[in-house]
Amino acid sequence: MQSRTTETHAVPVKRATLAEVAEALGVGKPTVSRALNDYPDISEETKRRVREMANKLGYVGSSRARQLQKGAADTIGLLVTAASEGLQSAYQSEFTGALAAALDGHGLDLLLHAVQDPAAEIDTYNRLWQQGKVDGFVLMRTRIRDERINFLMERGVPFVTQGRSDLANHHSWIDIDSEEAFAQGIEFLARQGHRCIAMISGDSDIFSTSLREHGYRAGLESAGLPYDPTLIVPGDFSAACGRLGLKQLVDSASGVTAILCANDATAMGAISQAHELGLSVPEQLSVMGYDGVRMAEMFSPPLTTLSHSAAESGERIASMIVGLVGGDAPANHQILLPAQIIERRSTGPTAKE
Amino acid sequence: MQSRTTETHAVPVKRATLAEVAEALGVGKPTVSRALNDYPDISEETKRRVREMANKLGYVGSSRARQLQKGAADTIGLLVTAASEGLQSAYQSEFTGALAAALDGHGLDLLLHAVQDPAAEIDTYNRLWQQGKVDGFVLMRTRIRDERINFLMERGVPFVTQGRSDLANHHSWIDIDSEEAFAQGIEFLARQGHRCIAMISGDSDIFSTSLREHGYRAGLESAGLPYDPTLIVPGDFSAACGRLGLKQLVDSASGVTAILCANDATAMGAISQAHELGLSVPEQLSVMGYDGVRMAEMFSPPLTTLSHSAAESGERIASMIVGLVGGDAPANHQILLPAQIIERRSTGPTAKE
DNA sequence: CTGTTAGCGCTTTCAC
DNA sequence: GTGAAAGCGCTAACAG
Repeated sequence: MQSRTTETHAVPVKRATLAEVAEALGVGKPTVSRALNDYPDISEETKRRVREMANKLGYVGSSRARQLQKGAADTIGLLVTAASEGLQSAYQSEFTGALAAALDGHGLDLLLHAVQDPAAEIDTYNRLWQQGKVDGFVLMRTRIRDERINFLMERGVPFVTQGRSDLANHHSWIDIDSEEAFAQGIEFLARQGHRCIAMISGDSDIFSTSLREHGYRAGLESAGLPYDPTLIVPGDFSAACGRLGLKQLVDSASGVTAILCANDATAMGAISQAHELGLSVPEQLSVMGYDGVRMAEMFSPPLTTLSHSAAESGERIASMIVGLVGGDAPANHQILLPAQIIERRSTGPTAKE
Repeated sequence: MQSRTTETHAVPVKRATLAEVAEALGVGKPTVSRALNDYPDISEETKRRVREMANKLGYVGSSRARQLQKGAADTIGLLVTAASEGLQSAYQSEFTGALAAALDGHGLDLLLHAVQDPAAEIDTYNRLWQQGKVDGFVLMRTRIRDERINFLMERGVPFVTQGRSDLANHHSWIDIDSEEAFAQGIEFLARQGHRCIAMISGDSDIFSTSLREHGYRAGLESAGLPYDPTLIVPGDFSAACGRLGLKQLVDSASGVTAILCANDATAMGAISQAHELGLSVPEQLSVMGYDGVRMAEMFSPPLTTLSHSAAESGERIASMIVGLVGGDAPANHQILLPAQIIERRSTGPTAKE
């Protein structure tokens, strides 16, 4: 710890105001306002002069005043949970970055809030909205009977979810067709000769979890493989549950030769545990992930995964929320995107024993 | 892609205003305002009644109006670069989450902005500040001759950096003593018998990079090992550079048996490449990281790393920025935190050949 | 202790 | 095409 004193404390520079620009030009405030906002009823000549002066004075309009008048904050809120662990998963953080970038393209800023106490979650949505700090929300990881969705829908707050929900017909969402993806993942594994394929699943309260499990089952069926519910081990999208899940699967001596995980983090955890138990991947065990986070490529071995683009999701969501805030009907913005399998080296035919 | 029409379009609920609460109570607006803000010159009885009514009407003050009047946004800005790749590293995203959580504890929100075009970076700081959307900034990854710092200091904008800078005496910062940490890392490796230890470094324009390199050198010295500058291979904190760096080191047949990487991502990349080249870690090669991201524990093998707490950094920075916005002198807020080595399984004595 | 009067900086009628 | 007046919802002065 260090501490010193200095006099280099710069003097805050006063911000130029609209009135000052108007004064300097000898015109009225409305003229400046409309010129800067490019209204059609201002002469080109005037616009030019105004812009010049604004520039010269380093004028940047106060969004506070503008917000108060216009009623818009030009900001979208994103709440993440389990704050103490940072932005939960790698995918979430990639998505967050992509979303921020995409929103910027629409002139919107992103307000990121870490929810500490789950009980205060709804309150926070309420506060942010009531305070007028945000014009709408993006929700991640939709849950089964997600109270956030009910709450926001009830008050007509614009929002789009990343992931469908029970009420999917009535709100805007974007989602990856994980059901289809998981089915394809299983078929892929089956084509490599695997006959006993397990799944380490996600939190049971997350909406997409059941979709992924359905996909798993559908894949098994279309590959002509039997479905054994005990081969679905519960998890929570963490690497830790991948470790646990794998151990459990191995201990139960179920004869599993391949595992499809709910996401990449879980897959990495599973692989790490496999190594620890002396199982080599993919020679003795194939492991496949989901999401296609960047780290997956660098893992040992590089992870085969069902990939989808965080950047595209971010872009799409940004456009959707812009539309919603602009008054579009929520149900007109619903998009299902495909995932695609990226084969790397964590999967392969099982070595003959 | 799907699209439907529905009539479940809820009617936006009008927000209650201060005036309405005052009216309902038959008192003046200032009374309500002061009661809600817990001013001492309002009777307890009145406060109680006001709070009750505010609650009943679901009143939440408009932060827009408040901001305009008070001149504060109760929001701190954080700009991240290379947006398209999401929040750059795992550490950055952990830190961001921790910061958001900590700020919340002080009643501040976090505005996250993804900088797309590096040339527009300063403009964005300027805009956010001038617009009054934020009361201050947190800067990550300070650079050598960091123009952001000059810019913000010149106009007296409150900010704290995560990482020191050339101007460290004159602004607020928090930093990890990475120099010391790297020195200890080297000594640790030396104690395990390594005589030829390389380093895969970070971007040369990042301020802490040279600190880490100094630490590397200092560690070598105190371990009585020769310093060979060619054993420092340049990188950029990515996993990709870890792969490249490792390959280069191996190709050069320099006899390296251990590598200290600028961060965990680079270490993971290096290990992944090592496996690809058929080198086993740690039997044939030890690799150590820096940061102690959560993923490090799940890697194969689990990563030995110089760890520090993103949560603590977040907490500290939040307190610091609160102080600064409150008028504290920047130089009174400078904190150097230690890192500590966490031994896992990516390091060990080199196997005899 | 509480109410009245102003005004933060902008945008929006509505005259000219 | 442009300017004057009003007001978004709040809080800081000042009276009372």
